[in-house]
Amino acid sequence: MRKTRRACNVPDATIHRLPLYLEKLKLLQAIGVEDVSSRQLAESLDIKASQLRHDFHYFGGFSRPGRPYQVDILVPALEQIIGISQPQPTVILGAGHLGQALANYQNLELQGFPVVGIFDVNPKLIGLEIRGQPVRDMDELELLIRDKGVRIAILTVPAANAQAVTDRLVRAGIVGIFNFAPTDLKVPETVVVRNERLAVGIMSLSFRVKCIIEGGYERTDGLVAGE
Amino acid sequence: MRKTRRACNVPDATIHRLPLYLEKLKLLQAIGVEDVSSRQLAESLDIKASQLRHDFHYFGGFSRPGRPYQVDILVPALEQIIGISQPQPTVILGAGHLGQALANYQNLELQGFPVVGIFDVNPKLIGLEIRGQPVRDMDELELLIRDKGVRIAILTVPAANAQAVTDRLVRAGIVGIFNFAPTDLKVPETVVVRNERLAVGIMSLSFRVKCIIEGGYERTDGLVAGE
DNA sequence: AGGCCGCTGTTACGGGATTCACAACGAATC
DNA sequence: GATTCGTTGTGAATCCCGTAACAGCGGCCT
Repeated sequence: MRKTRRACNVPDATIHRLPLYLEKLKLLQAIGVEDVSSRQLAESLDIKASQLRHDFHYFGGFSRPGRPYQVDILVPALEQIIGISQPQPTVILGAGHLGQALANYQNLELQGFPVVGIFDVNPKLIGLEIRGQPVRDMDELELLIRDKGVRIAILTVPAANAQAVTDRLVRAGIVGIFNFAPTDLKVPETVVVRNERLAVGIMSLSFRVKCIIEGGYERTDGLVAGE
Repeated sequence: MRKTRRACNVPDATIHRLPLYLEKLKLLQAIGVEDVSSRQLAESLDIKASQLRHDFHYFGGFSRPGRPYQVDILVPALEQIIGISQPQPTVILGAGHLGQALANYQNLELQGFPVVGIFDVNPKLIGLEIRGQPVRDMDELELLIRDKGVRIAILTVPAANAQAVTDRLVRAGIVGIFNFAPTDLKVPETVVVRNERLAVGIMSLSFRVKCIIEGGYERTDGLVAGE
């Protein structure tokens, strides 16, 4: 029984789909749907049913064969896989515009990631209340991380400070860093970083836009008039 | 000479790296570096040199063989490929916390995406100044899009309104939508959507964190002590 | 001038992800 | 009860991306 070990070899592509599955399933759960077939679920997400089953297959049986998936089984199973059976407390580093926006983004808490601390170095920001929480001085960082058992940090500091803050987070025991700073972070192997770069996103969008405008729209069906 | 046509068949993975190349190259340019080899550039981005050359190969020669890449040639070439040789004006739909944060995020303008309009339906927000621009009433949407030639929109409205706003954007001639709402958008084939879902990002991070904590840390080198 | 070194462009290969195909199973219907 | 339909689990095949290898070119040093 080393399923946890095995689960870590799951490809990234599959991992990124798990939250989408969970989101849709919660929606179904909310409106009282009990059963859902792989085809139904997959079509609503614009993917192939076989891929969905393949994804689930990494983690073992969520259903007895011959019968559709049961929403009430799938939701907690996925939550357990993702690691949010219990809420995962998080801290935000950097109370600038983006940090404040994220602190206010109630969807995060709703999805199992309550923000338990917001930190900044700017004295003008310290003490400012955001959704009932004060922006804290960095002095309190280590203590709060330890007290609340925080393992995930959201980094919204300027790129110039990102590495220094990261080092401090790592020393404080943070295991996952959600990095919004436009810079690469160096961390030990025991820490995971996920970069979320807005500029990358909008630029790849721009490329596709240019393709559509310049080259006629892209066709996936191989058919186009006049050629 | 159908390079533009061909360029649209470039894999997504390559497209997502182009902004990273451009970013690093601009940094080099800023400090006066003239030449850069594929190895130098690749190493600083933690990828293989062969992959970088492979990526560039989709678009044709940026350099004469035998000599390293010239920063001053590469930067405008990439900008032209991405479609930001001239600034791409954008509009933001939804002036909530996230919309305001993005409007204040000067990096966007720096990277070639100036925000020329911020819109909301909330009368309390309309008129509010953000970085010198008022939040506008939706009435002005179509006119401004046409006047400024806007092709890219950033969507930060609540999920419930996202599709309605999208339909209106499409009718107004928007070609690319950067969607922060946690919902899928239906658009015609001539419009591109890029979903940026924070919840997905933090959940996949959470999964990796769980793996590290539960299963001992993942090893890519096949070596681990005491087993 | 000649040889050596470093660089890019390009092709070939290997591996991973997606898709397909089918076997095994349950339920409902006739 | 048999049969048909719909479902999942799973291994095979296909496709695509990442990597390696090498050919061709330019400059430099001797």
